[in-house]
Amino acid sequence: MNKQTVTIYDVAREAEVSMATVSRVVNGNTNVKPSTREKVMKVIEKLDYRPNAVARGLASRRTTTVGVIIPDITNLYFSSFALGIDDIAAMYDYSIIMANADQGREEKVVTDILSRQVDGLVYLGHTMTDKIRHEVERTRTPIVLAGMIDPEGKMPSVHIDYESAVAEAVSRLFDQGIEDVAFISAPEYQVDDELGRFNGYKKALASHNKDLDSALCLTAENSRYRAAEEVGQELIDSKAQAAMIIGDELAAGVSNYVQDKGLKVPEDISIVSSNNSIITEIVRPQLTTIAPPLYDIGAVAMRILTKLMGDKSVEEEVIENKNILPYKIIVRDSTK
Amino acid sequence: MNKQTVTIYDVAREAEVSMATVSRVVNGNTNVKPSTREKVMKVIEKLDYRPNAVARGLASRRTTTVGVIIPDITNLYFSSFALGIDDIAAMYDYSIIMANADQGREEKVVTDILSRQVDGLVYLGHTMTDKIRHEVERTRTPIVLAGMIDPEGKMPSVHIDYESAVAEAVSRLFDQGIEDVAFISAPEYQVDDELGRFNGYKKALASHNKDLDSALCLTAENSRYRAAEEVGQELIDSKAQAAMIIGDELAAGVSNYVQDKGLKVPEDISIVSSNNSIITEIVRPQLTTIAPPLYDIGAVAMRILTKLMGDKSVEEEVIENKNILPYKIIVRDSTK
DNA sequence: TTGTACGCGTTATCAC
DNA sequence: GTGATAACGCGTACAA
Repeated sequence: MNKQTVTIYDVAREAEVSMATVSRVVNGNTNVKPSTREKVMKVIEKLDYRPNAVARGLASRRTTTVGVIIPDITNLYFSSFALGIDDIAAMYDYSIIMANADQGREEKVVTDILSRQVDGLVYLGHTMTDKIRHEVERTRTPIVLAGMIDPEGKMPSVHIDYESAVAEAVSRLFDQGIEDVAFISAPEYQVDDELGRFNGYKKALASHNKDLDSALCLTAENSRYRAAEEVGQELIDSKAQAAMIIGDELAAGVSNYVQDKGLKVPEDISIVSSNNSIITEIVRPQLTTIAPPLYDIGAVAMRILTKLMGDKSVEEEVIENKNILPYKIIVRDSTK
Repeated sequence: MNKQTVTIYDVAREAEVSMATVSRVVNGNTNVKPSTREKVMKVIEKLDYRPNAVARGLASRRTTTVGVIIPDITNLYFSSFALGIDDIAAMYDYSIIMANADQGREEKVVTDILSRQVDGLVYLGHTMTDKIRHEVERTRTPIVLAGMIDPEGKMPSVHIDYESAVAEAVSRLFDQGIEDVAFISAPEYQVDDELGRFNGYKKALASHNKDLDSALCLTAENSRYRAAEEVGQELIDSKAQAAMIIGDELAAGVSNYVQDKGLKVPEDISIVSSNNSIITEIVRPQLTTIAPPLYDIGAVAMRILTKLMGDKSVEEEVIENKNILPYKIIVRDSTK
């Protein structure tokens, strides 16, 4: 297991300087005479020396590593966030420890990642439990939520106003004369989150003087394509002539299902999706959808995190607690 | 920036034992009297002590962290690998440092990740440059390639026999009486990789006494959905009545494009895709496709890596250099 | 501009 | 079973 062999000390000896000087050279400290800097650089080259980031992390108490908690990498919704996070992180020379936090493993995952002394955390989960909150606060690790908002309003977050987005999309259906619009999603989206999707649905109902009809709130097992069958049938059996569906895979699945059953989209049933991933363009008819700037949400979250982690140059900057990015609604062929 | 405050030393003092004993307790060493173990545990609980993984990594020279190099997180092909890797890694309590290595940044990314003293590496790239090879060998870090094979045969790898898979899929088209089958892919798949897709195409041609026609080898800019337009038109303009397409997004794009242009799939053009991601089921007609066990490839790669990293329990086990997993071919409606 | 010496929090090697 | 004590490789006052 002898991996790294050449240390800063070896370089110092070979270059006939102290390790402090080598350290200065490596870290770009200006207080080094150009000639010695060059001498050290040559030895570094010759010995093929690479700084040990672990030792560096221990000594400096900064690991230049951020943790990313993600519920499902294979879900385009989340991986688009991740790409934005990764790009900005790379730009600032941070590495990313990424952990897939499926089905309630979030707490273990967070604890573990914190023990690795990450400088910051981007959290893409659905729920923020008290335990997680406590862990994060205990270690005083900066955290930014992406794609959700802290119910307690303490943690900074980046999100879009899904409430307005859904309200707008659903209202548009009502305004077309559609009487009954179903709301279809996995269980985790059928709650009263701040700026949440379900709230938007209820808001649209209210503004059109309609009551919430639980028969029109359809719950899919999860947000994946295959979960659409059961809920698709429920949609057909309902009186709805349109559906607001959370999750592109689910929406595509429902659209395909109802068409396989002989219905026409949008003539018989209009469908609106929520994330504008490439799936909404692949499926036919192409889906009208809310278009959140997923990549940007990730990128902005990471950018805020770098500030929180104290790139001292920006210490004076004001950091908003809730960063709400603009969304669009893209009308395609799945609605009239 | 004072994050972690309570150390192993604090626990030792409070429990009136030495830090060595605390370390033993934390690491489950059996050589400790049950009563003192209990005493220490209580203090750990009381002080809410968490081991510092960075210090541990420095002292033990093991970080229980593996690096994953991935060309594009938002590509379902790769993220499916990643999920398999992550699941097995979690099982063995390894954390994952994941780096998106787009457009030739692989070398920087690998160098950086190695400086973080990862215990192993899973490499999902397309190309293994000499520089990367050198970096990895210099640090003696175990590595496993997933979804590719080391051209030099030195590094262990997990893959499927895409050559046979493509050959089988294309031969099937020929056997149906189709005269001309196009091969469509991004540039990186139009090379002579071992067990490579392009080789499979040529193999099928050869076994049916056909010559390679460069007019039938169509190159898309990349593997994404939107890259399909141009190449889709080229397909229409060619004499091909079928296409073997590498990448599900690209295949879906081509399928949609030719249909938008008035052609019928499979009546006018048959289409075969390569990865069996959910996209092949979303698009209509559903795509006939090669079905590689993506998740399993990632999982097996990670499992092999754990052995290479020396879980001593398996030190005697023989490790294959090339691990070829079985594939399937799933026939759907995009072929006759 | 450069060097000395201590500290970061843990593991590991000895003794006892 | 337990406890000193020396690494691990580097950053960083503080001195010079």
